[in-house]
Amino acid sequence: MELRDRHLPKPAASVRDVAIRAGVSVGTVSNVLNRPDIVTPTTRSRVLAAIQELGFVRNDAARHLRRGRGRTLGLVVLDVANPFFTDVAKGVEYTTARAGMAVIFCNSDGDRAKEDAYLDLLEEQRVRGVLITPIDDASERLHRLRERGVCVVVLDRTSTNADVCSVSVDDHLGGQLALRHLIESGHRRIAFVGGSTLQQVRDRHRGAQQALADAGLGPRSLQRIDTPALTVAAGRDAAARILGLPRQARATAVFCANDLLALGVLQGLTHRRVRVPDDVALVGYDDIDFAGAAAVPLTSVRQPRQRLGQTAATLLLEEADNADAHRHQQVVFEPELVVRESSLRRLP
Amino acid sequence: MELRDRHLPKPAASVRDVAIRAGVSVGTVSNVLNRPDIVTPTTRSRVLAAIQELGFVRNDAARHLRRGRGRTLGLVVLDVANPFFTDVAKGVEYTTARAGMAVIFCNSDGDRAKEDAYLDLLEEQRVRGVLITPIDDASERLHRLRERGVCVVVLDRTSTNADVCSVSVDDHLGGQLALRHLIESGHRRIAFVGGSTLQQVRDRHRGAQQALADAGLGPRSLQRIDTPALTVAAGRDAAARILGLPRQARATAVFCANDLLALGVLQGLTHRRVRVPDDVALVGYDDIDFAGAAAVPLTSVRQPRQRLGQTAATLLLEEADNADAHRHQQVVFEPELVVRESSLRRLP
DNA sequence: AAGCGGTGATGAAACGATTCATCGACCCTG
DNA sequence: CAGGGTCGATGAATCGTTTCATCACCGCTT
Repeated sequence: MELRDRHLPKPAASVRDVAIRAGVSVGTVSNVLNRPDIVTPTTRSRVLAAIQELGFVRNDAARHLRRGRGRTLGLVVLDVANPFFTDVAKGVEYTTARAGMAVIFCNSDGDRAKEDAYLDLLEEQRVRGVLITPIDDASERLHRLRERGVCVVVLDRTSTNADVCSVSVDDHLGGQLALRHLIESGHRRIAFVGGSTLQQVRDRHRGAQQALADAGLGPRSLQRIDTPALTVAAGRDAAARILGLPRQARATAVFCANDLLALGVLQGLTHRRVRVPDDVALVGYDDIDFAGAAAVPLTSVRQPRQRLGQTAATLLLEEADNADAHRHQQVVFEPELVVRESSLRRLP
Repeated sequence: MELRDRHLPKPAASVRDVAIRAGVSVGTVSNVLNRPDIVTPTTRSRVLAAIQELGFVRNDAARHLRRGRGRTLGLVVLDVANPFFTDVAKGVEYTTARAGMAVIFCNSDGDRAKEDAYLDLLEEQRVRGVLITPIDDASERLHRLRERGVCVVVLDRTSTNADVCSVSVDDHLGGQLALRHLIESGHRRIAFVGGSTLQQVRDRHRGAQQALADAGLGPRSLQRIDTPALTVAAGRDAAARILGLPRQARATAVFCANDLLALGVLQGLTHRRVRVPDDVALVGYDDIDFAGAAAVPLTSVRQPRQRLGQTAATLLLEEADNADAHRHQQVVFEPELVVRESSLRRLP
């Protein structure tokens, strides 16, 4: 018998069933659920008892349909495997959990098509809002979303148009901090490792150039090494390319657009018996938890990752709850340089 | 004017609007959406044109309500910030994305109350299924879920009752592999670092004890260091406790229940000028990407993380699509020892 | 020409909750 | 005691989609 029954889940109880059981109307059951204060304690407890007995669980789909708004929001990130986004996600989760919201998790993987597909999905789900680190300036797509009443907050990127909230960290400043540090340590030939498609990376690069200019150094002092992705593997490849140059022209310091790249570069250099920081100084970006635990503890530019997520989620919930009172804002946090061993040794 | 309009999203078009515009019935529109082949090419294109013009996006809440099943599933993990789960999540995402499913991401944070709250949420959302790494043996809760028709797949843990799928890695074997390696390297006083609540950790510990017994060594050779969590910070504390013992009684090797702990222990030891592996050998678990990039590259027990997620998601989708034909199974992968520098030096 | 099968389109019913206008009961007061 | 006011409960209408029984129509056969 239990073999037969296994896949015959008894149909879930509805408000109607609860109402009948408690001897009240469906409206009253709904009131108990949503505005318990306006219903008499006696009836309320009767209804609650019925709910208990029937194991009633309210159907959010129906609720959503009727009310016109649901309890979910979307989070679209570039790469789940990147601890930076993991920490941001943790901040988002922290905030949404206490608001009783559900987060639909989307990993665009840096792929435009996947991003599009996920945005379509989120639109069909009629999510309350979307937190997104867009691949490129997707302002047109995002605008379309907003037109349909979906709130949008741009994450880790300052939005170009002012009619959408964004929460980011000043990448330009971060790049400056890193380069300034290396310049002060005496380096004059520096490599910048990173892809060129992401706004964040471009800004860090520009910041680096700025620091160079401020120090009265020409742009030739910074050689750019383009990578296809911001991963450990891409970093290892980059190391090979850096070492491909003759020792004279070779950079004495490397600034990576993120820590994963830096860890990869570190591995690549070490593997070829190039010492860090003695032969080459290294600076990463993000200051992920593992930066300090690396083979050579990594100097890095720290970003308030969890705070980023929390702030973004708070802004989104705020807008979703009360769109009219909401003023869009561009929050920009300041990064901070954390100096560790990988950049410590000064040149002679 | 644009200032006024900002928050007046025109009400989304419904199938009804599309039907009117295309001059057909709502049923036909639905057919175009769901079974395009049974409708005449002429009408179909008329409907599609109307959809285009109105910017119609189907409302999944209504769809869900009517069909009785939605397109979302829940993923409940112990800790987002742990790269192990991140990779598992990536595997899940990979599989669900191609099935057009949405994943609601839940971080239980090792907190029973949060886990419960999330399971309630998922139940209200009427998710199609739940992938979960339960905190303890939540078989009763999971059973309740299943009774309501929600599929469940247990992740990274072999389920105790056979009426639910599970996908895990043989932790007992993993523990054995690690200890066998240390024993073969000559170690006789070994510390096991890890909490005692998680099944996974207990299994790894038992495996370690087993290896000891197999080698004819007494259980006293393995001293257990309990930690409140499986994080880098907890690892640092554990290092202090290990070093608290007099040198005679101090372990010469440490086996950590996961890599985060191991990285923490590594930092703690290094910070106190204890060398790895010369003074103390170290073995971690999970072989996260950063294990190889650590200050001292970490010997670790590798698990097929992404595969874990993919398999679990596949199983879940299979069961969700066709519960009757589905046979529950307990998939158990085999772990693999990856030897790196942290355990290399043999004792004299 | 009547009958028949088949193809496509139709439109009302359902899904399960919330909302809101309405109603009944009850209390208080003049 | 009539009447006004309050409070709580009611139940029908509604959200947007899918489903399904029904129907109209066309072409073919007998």
